[in-house]
Amino acid sequence: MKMQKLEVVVQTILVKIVLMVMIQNLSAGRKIWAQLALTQIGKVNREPRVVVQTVSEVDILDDGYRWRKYGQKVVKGNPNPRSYYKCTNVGCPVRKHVERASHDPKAVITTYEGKHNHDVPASRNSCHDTAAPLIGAGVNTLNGHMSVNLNGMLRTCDMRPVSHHYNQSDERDTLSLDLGVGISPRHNSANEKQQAPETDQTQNHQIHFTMVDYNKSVAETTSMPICYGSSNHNLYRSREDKEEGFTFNTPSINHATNQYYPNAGNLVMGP
DNA sequence: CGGCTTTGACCCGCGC
DNA sequence: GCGCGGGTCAAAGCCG
Repeated sequence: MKMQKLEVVVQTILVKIVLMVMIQNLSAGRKIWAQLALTQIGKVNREPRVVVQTVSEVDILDDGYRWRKYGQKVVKGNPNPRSYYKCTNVGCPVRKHVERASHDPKAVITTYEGKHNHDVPASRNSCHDTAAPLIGAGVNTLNGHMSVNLNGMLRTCDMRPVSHHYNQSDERDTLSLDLGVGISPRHNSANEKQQAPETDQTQNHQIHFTMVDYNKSVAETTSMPICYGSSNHNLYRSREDKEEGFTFNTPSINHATNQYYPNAGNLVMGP
């Protein structure tokens, strides 16, 4: 148990380091792949889109907001269906679609469109709620700057044009990117039924951030070690370091039954 | 019974 | 104008 705790602490520290590096890179004008693809270029009235690619065993990645699926479609060039979701908050225009990359079944591509006009639902952002997103996630447009908000660590930097598409648009357009890892209460409660194995189990899991330096045409991939366990019948490790805010525990694979917990490896970034 | 997913139909933009 | 493909709608069904 002590070894596991130590491992958890070490991994948490590693996560912090990785996130700090990410912020540094953002400050340097680099672009997260969380590809800030402004696909609305040429279509003046379309909302900006943010494309986030994550590596996850599951399709449904939670960003703290509630989504309702309204469609699913197989798109050309990808055998994996694309799912369409709307934010369930009344009047909120945000939509997203989620698909698995054809070239990599573990790569989940989430495209956000629009901007939330409300906060994360209260039940999801409470520190006492184990289902709360551990780091707020969001992408917003804000005064020509990119800001990265990681549980209180806020850093704002100038947003350089990051692509040819972006160059064509108004460069004063701004993006802010909140990176986050979320855990869905719905899935959590569902998971409790297919409870985790009885034995304590701590495993490593990787979240990949691929960062693209458009100046150098170089892509960098950051692997983010996370751990999760099921000790004490609790799928989430208690947030001993909640003041510091970085835990990436999520329920995940039940190797005993080869069953995936639906929210395993959650990494979500959203508007 | 309410909320959600599924899924076929429909709409619309775009390229030829 | 037509066909294709992506996106959305809405009825039906499922589930807690």
